[in-house]
Amino acid sequence: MSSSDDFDALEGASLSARAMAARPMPYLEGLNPAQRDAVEALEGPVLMLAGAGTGKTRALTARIAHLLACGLARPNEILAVTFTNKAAREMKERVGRLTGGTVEGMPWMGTFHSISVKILRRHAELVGLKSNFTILDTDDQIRLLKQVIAAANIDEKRWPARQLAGFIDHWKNRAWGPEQVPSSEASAFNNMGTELYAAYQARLLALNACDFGDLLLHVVTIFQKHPDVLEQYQRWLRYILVDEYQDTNVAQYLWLRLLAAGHKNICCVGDDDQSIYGWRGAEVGNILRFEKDFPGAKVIRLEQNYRSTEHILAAASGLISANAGRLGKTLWTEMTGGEKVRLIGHWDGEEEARWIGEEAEALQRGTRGLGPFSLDRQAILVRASHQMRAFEDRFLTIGLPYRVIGGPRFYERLEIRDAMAYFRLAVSPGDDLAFERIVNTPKRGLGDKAQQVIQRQAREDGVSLLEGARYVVASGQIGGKGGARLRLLVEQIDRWHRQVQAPDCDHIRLAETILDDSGYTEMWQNDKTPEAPGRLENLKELVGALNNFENLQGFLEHVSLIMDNESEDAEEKITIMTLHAAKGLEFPVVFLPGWEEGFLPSQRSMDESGVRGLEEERRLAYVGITRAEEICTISFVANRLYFGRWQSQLPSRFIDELPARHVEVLTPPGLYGGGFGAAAPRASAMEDRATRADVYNSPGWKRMQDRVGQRGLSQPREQRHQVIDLDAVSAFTEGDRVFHQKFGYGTVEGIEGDKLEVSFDKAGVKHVVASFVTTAESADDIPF
DNA sequence: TCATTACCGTTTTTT
DNA sequence: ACGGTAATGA
Repeated sequence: MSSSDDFDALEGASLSARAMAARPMPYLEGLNPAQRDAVEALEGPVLMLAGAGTGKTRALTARIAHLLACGLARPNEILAVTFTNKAAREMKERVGRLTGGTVEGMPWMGTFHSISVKILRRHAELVGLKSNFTILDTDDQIRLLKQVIAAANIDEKRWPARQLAGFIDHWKNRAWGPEQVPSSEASAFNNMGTELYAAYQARLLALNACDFGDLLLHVVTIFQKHPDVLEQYQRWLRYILVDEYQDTNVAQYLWLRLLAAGHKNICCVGDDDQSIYGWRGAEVGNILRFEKDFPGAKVIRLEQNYRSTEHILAAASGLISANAGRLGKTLWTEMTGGEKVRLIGHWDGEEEARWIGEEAEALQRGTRGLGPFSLDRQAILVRASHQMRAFEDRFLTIGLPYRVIGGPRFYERLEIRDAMAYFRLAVSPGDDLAFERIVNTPKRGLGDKAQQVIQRQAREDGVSLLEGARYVVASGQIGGKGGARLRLLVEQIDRWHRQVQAPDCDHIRLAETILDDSGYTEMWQNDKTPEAPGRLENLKELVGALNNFENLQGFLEHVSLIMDNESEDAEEKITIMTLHAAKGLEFPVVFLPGWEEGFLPSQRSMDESGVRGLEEERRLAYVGITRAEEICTISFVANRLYFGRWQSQLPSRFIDELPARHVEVLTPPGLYGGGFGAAAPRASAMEDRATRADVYNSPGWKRMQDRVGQRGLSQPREQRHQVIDLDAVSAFTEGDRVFHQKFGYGTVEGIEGDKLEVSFDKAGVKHVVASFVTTAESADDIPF
């Protein structure tokens, strides 16, 4: 920002703003007029419509700093809500930087869920819970639902628990308790949905447990039924800020509206064009009707984009303009020039992955006048995670380092949940779900039969499973090895429980003891699958995380909401992730593969939600393009292997919605002047003629269509000069047993340059770079 | 009780 | 194609 901009901003600002600018408020520096408006309009309802890359987080954090600096609110009187822990953490950091570190005292900055937990623990009894209730993860939830379904004598095969979980989730997102589910939903789940929902809720209360949806729902219920409690929070939380408002569901909306009803000092930040979570209950309607909900609301548009080049921005704007019913923003940028959005078609997915891999390397090297861009600054954004495999396979064979974002979160991993179940039992031995989870993990010879005996006993006596097991052991109902092992487990749990309660308990030490004594660590040590070492690593990390907590109880309370898996490692890598995961991020170089009908406007989305679905898909495409700062490359493919079937694909309709003058059509490799692999020269004559981005008529596309049916459009493979890592190659000979990080164990079948052809036990035959495998350590890996 | 085999479904994902 | 789950047999 230049100083003249600052001056302009001041000219247009209110007197009070000018007066305040005289005081040291460093956080106001460099804000544009709209941002400054958003920061300074502290009283009353404000809707901040912040387009992609317009500095919304900056405005939001500055606003908090301003609230504090003006003395309007103390740190504990500001409620700042985000959706993810990551966003909350970032906000804390940035506010801390702006204010010089008073964030410790901002207890109400967090996710909807973490703040709800805080409230709910305080008033649990109002909804029939005790304040030490447990929070179930998705896995526990499913297992509980299975029990509920079984108890109702319903065939779990025809009516799977996952599906019921889906309905219940959907209802909870709309803030419907079992009694409030409208009759129009009565047919759900074989007409049993509502009934099972009620049964499930009853079970949760009996277990003194909550699922994620309950956290919000219970708080809303408390607010609605206990005006005195609500009033207390309304008085306390005098200023409310909400990030990503377009992603709120009905329950969250009610939660906010109730809290804001008194003072109406609520500032919601969002972008209707980036609403991509409709499928999990987000209501774009919440943002669209903000002005009706809060009459006199001030609407502020942040429209200056600081992220992308003019071409990228224009392409994105052109695309999104096809959506109806937008609040409407006109993004603009001061950045002129730069690369147009690049468009390229390929024969099939393999070629697409190959081209992107080589292009990424070319950009990394900075050849041909673009870049250089380190791999850390490049990303591949896909619609669905199964698209990632093609890239992973390709990058593994050429040895291009990549990182996949997404996949199971740390605390969702098998080993973490198992370990947590052990800890939960040590803290509260009556935790039946935890008991169930680990009775036979590691294998103790306690199968279905034995577990049924324990269940029956516990139910008869009306006690927990642990007590049931204790009796079963004492009365000798389970004999032999299983019985002995069960007895040991019961004794161990007793001992751990005693140790937890000891005042001088070293909880880290205890956690290690639990994992060792139970045989859990040993179980993974003896496991020969490729994941085992990673799992042991994760367990270590889990124990390490205990350092941040006073005791096991405190740890358990927070871990399910807070644990995040951000293991940063130093190596420079290209990022592969879904479009959904990319929201809020930015990269200098972005690849957007798979822009094909039925794929990017996902067929399923359109089938299920019609035009609404299509528009959400379009927003997803918009989010994708707007992640790019400098280079944005869209690609599509003529033939795709999808669930084992070859499909011929049409380019996405979104491609034709891009404004042509901001798009450059690249030439697919192998069609023109092949021989340079990735560095396919642009056909400059064609470039000039590419005044429309109409790919159906682009020469490359036509040529490809002509070849449909002609199998094996042969590509010049691997024609670039290769640097062969002789050391890596000479370490192997045919027949060697090797281990690969991703594919596991295998046998070397052939050697070509620095590439090995390896027949993996599980993954089949793959070509991999020699430096990516290690010699399998011991002979007992060889299955003879 | 555990290991093997048949079958099914398959977008996106946070808490 | 593939991976996870459920029935089947040792």
